[in-house]
Formats: sequence, C-alpha cells, structure tokens
Amino acid sequence: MHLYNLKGFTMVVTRFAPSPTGYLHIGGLRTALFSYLWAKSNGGKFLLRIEDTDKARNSKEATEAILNAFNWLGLEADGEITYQSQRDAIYTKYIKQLLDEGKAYRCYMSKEELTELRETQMANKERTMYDGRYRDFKGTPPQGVEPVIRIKAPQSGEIVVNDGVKGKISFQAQDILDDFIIARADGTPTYNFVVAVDDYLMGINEVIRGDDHLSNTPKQIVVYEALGFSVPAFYHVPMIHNAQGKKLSKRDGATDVMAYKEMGYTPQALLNFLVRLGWSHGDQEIFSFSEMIELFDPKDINKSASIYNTEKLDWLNSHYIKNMPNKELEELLNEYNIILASHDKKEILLDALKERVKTVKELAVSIKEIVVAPTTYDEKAIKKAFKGNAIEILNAYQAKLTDAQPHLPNEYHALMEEVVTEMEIGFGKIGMPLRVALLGKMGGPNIDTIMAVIGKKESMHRITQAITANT
RNA sequence: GGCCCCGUCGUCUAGCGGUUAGGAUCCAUGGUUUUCAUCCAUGUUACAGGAGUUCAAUUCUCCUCGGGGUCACCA
Repeated sequence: MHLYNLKGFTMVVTRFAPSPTGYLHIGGLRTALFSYLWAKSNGGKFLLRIEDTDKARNSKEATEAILNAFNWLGLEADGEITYQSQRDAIYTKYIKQLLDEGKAYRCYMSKEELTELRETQMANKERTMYDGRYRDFKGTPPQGVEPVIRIKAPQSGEIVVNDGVKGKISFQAQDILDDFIIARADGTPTYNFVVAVDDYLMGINEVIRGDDHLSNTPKQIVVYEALGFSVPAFYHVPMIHNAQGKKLSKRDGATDVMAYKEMGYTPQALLNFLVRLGWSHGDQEIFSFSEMIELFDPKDINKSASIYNTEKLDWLNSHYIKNMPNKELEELLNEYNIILASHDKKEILLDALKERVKTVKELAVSIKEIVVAPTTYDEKAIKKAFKGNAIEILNAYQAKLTDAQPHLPNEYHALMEEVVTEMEIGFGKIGMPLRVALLGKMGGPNIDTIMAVIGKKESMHRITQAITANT
C-alpha cells in the first residue's frame, strides 16, 4: 500500500485527523502544520480525515470551521477528504476478517457486569482491565445481550514504539493491554481500530500527532499486526501548555484559530509562531512558508512540552506587517471596513503606520485616528502643549498654510521650519501643539505625514477647531 | 494510583564530553526622533537536586524531586 513520488522513493504521506467536535485550535493547527510541512518537503501528500464516528458529538459546522481555518492559513489537504462516517462497510469487512481468523471475538459481558468488574478491581487496587472471560468462550451465549467485539491482544511480552521524536519506547503488554473493544454493541467500530485501518488504507506512512496519543499507539500496533498491516512511522509531538503548565483548554484565551484573524494576526505570523513552538532550525526565527517546507524535519522536534505565550506572536506579527507590501495591507484592511483604494496618500499613510503596530486591527484603529478629526482633546496633552505662546505659533503656521500649496510631508515640514526660524523657537514648540491640534493627543506618526495624508484644508480646519476649543 | 513522556534564562529555543552556555522574545538603560513607536547599542536572568562513569559533564547512567499525558462500548 505505498505510493511513490517522482524520485521513485516511497512517498511520504501524512494526515491530519481531527474529530469535528469544535473549532480548530492552536494545538491541532500545529500538528496539522507539521504534517503538512513534512509531506510537502518530501514531495508527498498531506491528507485530511474527519473522525466523525461518534454521531452524537460531531457536527457539520465543526468540519466547516476546520476547513475554513485551513483555507485562511493556506494549508490545503491533498485529494478527497475522508469521512469515517462513510466507511462502515470497510470497517465491518475487517472486523469480520479478524473474527473469522479467530483474532477477535464476541464478548457478551453487559455494561453492568463490566462496571462491577472494574469496581472490584479498584477496590483491590488492581489495574482496571477486562478479564478476558469470553476470549475462548465456546458455550451458548447469554440471552438478551448484544455482544461487543474484542480483539485478542497479547497478554505478555513487549510492544515497542519507535518514535521519531522520543526514541524507542517500550510497553509491557501486561501493564497496559487487555482485549479492548473494536466494535460496540451497536456494531460501530471504535477509535483505535478505525485509526489503524484508515491510516493503512489511506497509505499513511508517517503519523505526526500529539503525544497524548502515545499511550494509544500500542493498541493500534496490535490492530495493525492482527490485520497484517505495516506499521507507520510515528512522531509524537509534545503538548502545548498554557501559562499554568496545563493542557491547553478553551479557557486559555482565544483558542479558535479564526479568532487570531479577528484579532489582526496574519497567517504568516501565526504559522511562523507555531512552527517555532517545539521545533527549531538552529537560531533561525523567521521562516517564510517555502523555507518551512524546505527546512522542516520532524527529527528536530523538541521532546518537551512548550508553554503558549503570545509575546513572540506579537513580535512576529509586527515583523510581517512591517515587511508587507502596502497593497496586501490594503486588502487586509478591508476586513475592518477601511477602504483606501482611492486615497491618493495611502502609500505615505501605510508606510508611516505599519512600522508602529502589532496587529492589522491596530493598524485599522490608528488609521481611523488620523482620518477622523478629534472631537475631544486629551487634557494632559493640552496642558503640556498649549502653554506659553502655543496659540500664537499655531496661528503663525495657519498663516503659512493659507499662502502655500503643500502636498508632501516635506513641504508641510518646510513650513514648520519657517515658523521655527522666524519665531526663533525650538521645534518642539510647534510640534507638540500642532500634534495635539491634529490628533487630540500625543503620540502617532510624524506631524507632517499626518497633514499630508489629511490635506491642507482638513489640517487648517483641525487647527482652527483646536484653537477655538482650547482658548 | 498503574503505565508512559519530559526537565537549559520568565517564555520560545541552540547545544549533541572540553563553550566566557549562544540566539530570539520580554524587561531595563542609553542613543536616534518635534511626540509615540520603529531602529541601533548595552545590560540583568538558565543547565531542578544528588550520586556515579570519565582526565573532563549541561551533554552518558541511576536515584530523588518537579511537571505533563493516559488509563471508556470518546476521539
């Protein structure tokens, strides 16, 4: 069951196999990214499988949410999406095979009996496990019990998982295994069984997943071996923990990947952030998407869990915004109802602002703060800037503006220089009051830039307004 | 509790027997700037602890401690 890539080697086929119980979160996205990258760096395939065997807990919306997030980030799965809910016939066939071969059997123990067994075991401080009472049952089955199907698991010996991240891990069969259920009383197959069947049938030969699956792996190996399937290579990626060092949960801020879009993060920053969480390539911090594909190797995945912390995400995001062409920024801004298409000074505006924001959302906010005239003035700023002969200076600048036709920042700046020279004052004497007049507060880009963006008429209007409001 | 995994600056990490233990982020300070930010420079901070092995351990082994995961007719 191998596919071959163009070089004639066995093609690397990875997969992401979420169960659609909610949106895609950071942890899932990272394993998906790792799987995607590893497949692509080998000219292989990255497949998507939706694990929706539990009808009660799954929703179509969740599947769509996952696809939506993939789409935003530019991760595209190869081929058709596999839905486990549509593969009953396949699972039934393999279960029958195991039954016929005597590798699995029907167990007529009721749920009540199972619970009872478990309670006894717990009371005796024994490991809770199925006791194998129907393993070699030959008699007449009890009436009124729909049987489950259990697989005959080895009762002794060692199961070895050769993990690409953690190394060789061995489990003792008697410590962890019992004849676990592969099909429920209603006939539906269970997780550890379908995972093994599907991974094999889909040709997946490299499984990259969270290390919370590590303890499932021996069970899946039991299934592979019973079915005579070749076992894939495993890479168990350590968890991402929250600031408290616990497993990431919905309470830890915005877990839905799409929430990052709303907060103004770019796909490139998020991906770069995640690829460096638990993986590294020397000291390199910045990775373009194609570099990730080129350089990613699961052997460089870290063995220990990492703590999720957005400081670095913010830094990466500002880095990518800073280096993004204005045209792309313009498109992202559309999400925030900011249409710059026809603005003649949009280049100046964007160049000035993209250096000073951490998110696209912040960029949107700061654009609004410039484009929309202030309605109030920060008290502290007024106190600081409007002292002395500030009004006189502003009037002098107004006079300069009236007689000039400035367009570019340097032209507005030149007029400021004139006032400074003529009145023999420091630059701050005109800068500060002007800034407060234009924006209503301190901070922000260069004043000449602001004036160039809003234009002469609006600049004069704001200055007049500020003078009347503050005298 | 059983089993399994993990343990380098606050955080993300480099290191693969001999290093002044490196980078990034954060924070602090200074410089640049009309403001704020950017940018540049500088700085504080780490090998969990204890035994071994070795001429030499952050690196190898064991123990302790600490953290995490997992033990379903969920996935």
